[in-house]
Amino acid sequence: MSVAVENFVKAIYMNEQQAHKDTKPGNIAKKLGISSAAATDMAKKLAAKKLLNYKKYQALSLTLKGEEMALKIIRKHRLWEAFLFKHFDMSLHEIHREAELLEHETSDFMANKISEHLGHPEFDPHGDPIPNHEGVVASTDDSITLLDADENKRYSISRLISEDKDFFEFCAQKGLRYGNQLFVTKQFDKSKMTEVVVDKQTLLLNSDFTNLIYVTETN
Amino acid sequence: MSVAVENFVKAIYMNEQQAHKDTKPGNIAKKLGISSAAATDMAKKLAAKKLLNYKKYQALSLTLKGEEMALKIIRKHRLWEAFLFKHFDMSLHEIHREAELLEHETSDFMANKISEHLGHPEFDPHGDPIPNHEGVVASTDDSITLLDADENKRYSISRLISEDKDFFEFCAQKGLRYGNQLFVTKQFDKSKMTEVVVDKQTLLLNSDFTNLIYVTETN
DNA sequence: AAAATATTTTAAGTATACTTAAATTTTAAT
DNA sequence: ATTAAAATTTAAGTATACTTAAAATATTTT
Repeated sequence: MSVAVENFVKAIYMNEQQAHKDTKPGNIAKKLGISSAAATDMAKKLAAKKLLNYKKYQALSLTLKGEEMALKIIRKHRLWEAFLFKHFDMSLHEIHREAELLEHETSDFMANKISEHLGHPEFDPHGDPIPNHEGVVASTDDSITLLDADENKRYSISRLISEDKDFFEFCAQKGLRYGNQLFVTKQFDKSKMTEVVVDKQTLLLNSDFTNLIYVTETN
Repeated sequence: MSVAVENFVKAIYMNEQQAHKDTKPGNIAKKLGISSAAATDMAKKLAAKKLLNYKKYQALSLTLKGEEMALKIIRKHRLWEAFLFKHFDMSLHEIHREAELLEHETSDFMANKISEHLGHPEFDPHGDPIPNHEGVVASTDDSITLLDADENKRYSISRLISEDKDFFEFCAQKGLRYGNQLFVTKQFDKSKMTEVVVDKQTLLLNSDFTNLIYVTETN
């Protein structure tokens, strides 16, 4: 399948996962930077190929076949991210940018080689789960955002959900990395700010950021 | 530029280097697996973009701009080959196949990262020179094929020029690897066979193979 | 519930990268 | 030097992946 098709299917999958907005052609179009007309067009074509379900004016949904395709691409993307992060001096933003390109020209053979090389990791450096070669995704159910974390509890960072360069740079600088420990000292509920201690440093984060940082409680 | 354009420009460059046949649209078309008509079409378009020189019924030639593009793609291809060969358990045939895909989705930034990681190598595992970031290619002038090697001299393997899986498998199995030493014991000029000793094993190679194996004399 | 707004769809058109078939030109053979 | 063969080019047509502008349908506001 073409890069256009792969990105379309992937965008639907991602939208369904994150569920900010309903999965209608217009929203997918915005994500991909194409016109709504183009998205409707593509939706019809992919419905004919049994990759998704399309009914006029309704939300799109992937078929099993479409989901399998999406998972394969996402697997390649996240394997590249894990690999590049480990072997090159590159930021979370940079590995994402490069993986976005490489994912479409990565054979299943190559993906398996990378996975093997890394010891079949379940999560990439953003904490996003890497589908295995059968398309099975590890659960991330027990993650909550820092916004919802309790005062005086220890957490480990389980996911950084963003595409923003500045956010990633801030995180990298402050030690907010996947797997790192932190302690929530105070929740300022009214102002939606959270005070945390990471690497012995105290940080005051506002909700723009705590929204993007997922954590799980640690003992 | 698109993958089609990149492959077209690269095919012209490769054809000029190896110079088996003149660089007319028909020969490029065969290499790329497209029709001659499509190649003529493309040649006209790329001439308009100042990537190559086109005159009806004449051989194609790259402009400086076209050559720069070709060298960038070849650089990425060979850097990937070097990288994959070093870090993954993959054959010469497999690294070529994967690099053929990855080369088109590799940013200059990524290429420089790979080059740096490998210590800016000048040759890939086939012995093909890797253009540097300015497009400068190391010389391979002193290489000759095994067919033309002298009896009772030591050589080191400087290049394996082929795209054939079986050839690469044979070479890998017999220790005919880039950089390895060998000794030419006999040239059977009439039958065009060459007897060599590699890794204490004696091999009798016919011209189909000695043609593809380049060597340089060693003391 | 009607009107205003927003979104989706249809329609028509474009660029890219091909195809096959016919016409033209070049190259090779006699 | 013709003729035959081979290659290149032109012409017409296709699929993909878009575009803009309009028409149709949904959604939201009042």
